[in-house]
Amino acid sequence: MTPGGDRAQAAAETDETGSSDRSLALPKDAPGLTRRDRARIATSDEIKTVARSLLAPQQGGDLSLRAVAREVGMTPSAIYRYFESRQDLMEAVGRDAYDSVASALQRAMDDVTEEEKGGVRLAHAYRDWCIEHPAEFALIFRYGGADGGDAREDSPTRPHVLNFYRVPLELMVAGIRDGSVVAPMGLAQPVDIQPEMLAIAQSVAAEGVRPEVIALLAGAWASIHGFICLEIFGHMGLIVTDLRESFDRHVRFTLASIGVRDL
Amino acid sequence: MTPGGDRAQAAAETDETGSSDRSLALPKDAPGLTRRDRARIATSDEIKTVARSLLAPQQGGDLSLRAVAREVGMTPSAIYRYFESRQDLMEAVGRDAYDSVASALQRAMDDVTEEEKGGVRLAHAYRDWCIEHPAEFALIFRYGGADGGDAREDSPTRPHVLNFYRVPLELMVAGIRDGSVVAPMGLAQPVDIQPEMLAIAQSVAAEGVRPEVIALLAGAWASIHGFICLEIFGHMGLIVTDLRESFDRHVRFTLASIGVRDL
DNA sequence: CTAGGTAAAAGAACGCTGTTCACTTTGACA
DNA sequence: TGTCAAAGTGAACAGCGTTCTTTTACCTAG
Repeated sequence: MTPGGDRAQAAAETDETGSSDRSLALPKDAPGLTRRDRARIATSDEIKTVARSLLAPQQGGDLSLRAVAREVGMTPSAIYRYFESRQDLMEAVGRDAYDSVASALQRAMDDVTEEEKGGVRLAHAYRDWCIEHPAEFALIFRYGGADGGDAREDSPTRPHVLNFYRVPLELMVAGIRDGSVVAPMGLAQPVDIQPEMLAIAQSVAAEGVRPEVIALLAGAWASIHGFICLEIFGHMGLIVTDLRESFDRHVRFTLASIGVRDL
Repeated sequence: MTPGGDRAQAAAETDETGSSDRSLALPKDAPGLTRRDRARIATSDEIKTVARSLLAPQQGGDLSLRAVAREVGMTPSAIYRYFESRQDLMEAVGRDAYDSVASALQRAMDDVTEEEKGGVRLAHAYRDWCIEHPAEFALIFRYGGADGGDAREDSPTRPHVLNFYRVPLELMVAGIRDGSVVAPMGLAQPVDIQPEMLAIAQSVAAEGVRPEVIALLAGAWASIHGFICLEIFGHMGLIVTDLRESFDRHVRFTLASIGVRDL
């Protein structure tokens, strides 16, 4: 039997606090699980938590399995009871990171005021997360199948990625509904959208979302994401002085160009 | 005396062909250099060439110094006569990569036809390079000071990065000159640009470039770069089906929004 | 309450890595 | 031709991911 059976735990636990408490707290509220199962999940979580705290932010989110084992207080080989390999562990941490950023975005959306409009706030929440979690950012948005951001067809990470993109899509749909988004459809010719993504759009808006809107939104997201990438790589800092201010303008400019009104 | 004195060789050798010929060709046309100096440069170049060919594209552009030594036919310790450390070697390869992409962009600009406009062509040339050089892309655009894309204040990589951004800036200046770019200045408030970048703008256009234009261009570049990043990470493929077509539209949309006319 | 079975963990080992250091070879120049 | 620095070797060290064998701990059944 292969290890790593902890993959089924779906998206979006609160996260963000976990690193303070590592007391191996067994979850008391687990109905169908034996004592041993709960211990296993607790250990697995602890390994992931330690691993996340040990991600080398300046090494592209790299991770030493032996260092994790030392910190947890196990021998390196014991880790293999919980994860098939170092890469498997990194992917697990990557999935948690996707859930972490997704819930950060969701939290930002849960309390939007009237003054600060949704799109701008979402973009800033995204940037804040990226800056505050440089190692996880590197892990998730690094090129290569060996990393934590793997979104290939059969990858267990894939649903976490898709779930992450659900948040901006929901916002866009809401904006179209209440009329605060008027997409400039003159420019958008028909586009082919992946069925998997269309399904998510369907689940977000029962009436569905027009493919051109999804493409437009993807472009805007790319624009915002690109700024953050260049900022974190240090390139944007070569050009402008006030990064936060420049980002804010970039976001407003981008959103306005896809038809988001009133900032 | 520290090794690695090969840093002074500035930007933009042709590249792109080098990997085929590794015959340790001593450059005959080197006036002030002794035979030994030329041999050293040739060896250093060979090491870099081999290193580039051995960059692990699926490991975030990682590199094994011992593997390089094996391939070159030296002992690992001999490499240290030429590069202070593995990281130093990676940074040297990173500088070459910046020069490689810069010259690829420059080449694309050297033969622009009337049908295919400059900005669109530049963007596609950039995307093509990124897709064709995944390992170098990962090396250069990866987060973290330990990598090849280091652009910090004192880094020797910095001028190569700045030189790279000179190409799109020159195109923008030319576009403004001949009237094919009419930046929507209503949206662009005054922005603070880094003096280093302003100096480059000055060298490109004697009359200088208005800060808002640089900021606008930076935003457009971020938008284009962001699409490529998301494509290479595999995220964009989760959304749209035809990546090249979608990129083309994204580029045209972005360029139009910053005031580039006629596509 | 003891015995058996199974999961968890330990510990040693293998081949790899980057790096250092003492040593030998090589090649240019006086 | 002898000298001296540069180039290159080879051994060593600590750390790495991974595998295998062995021991420990616990749950369950008789």
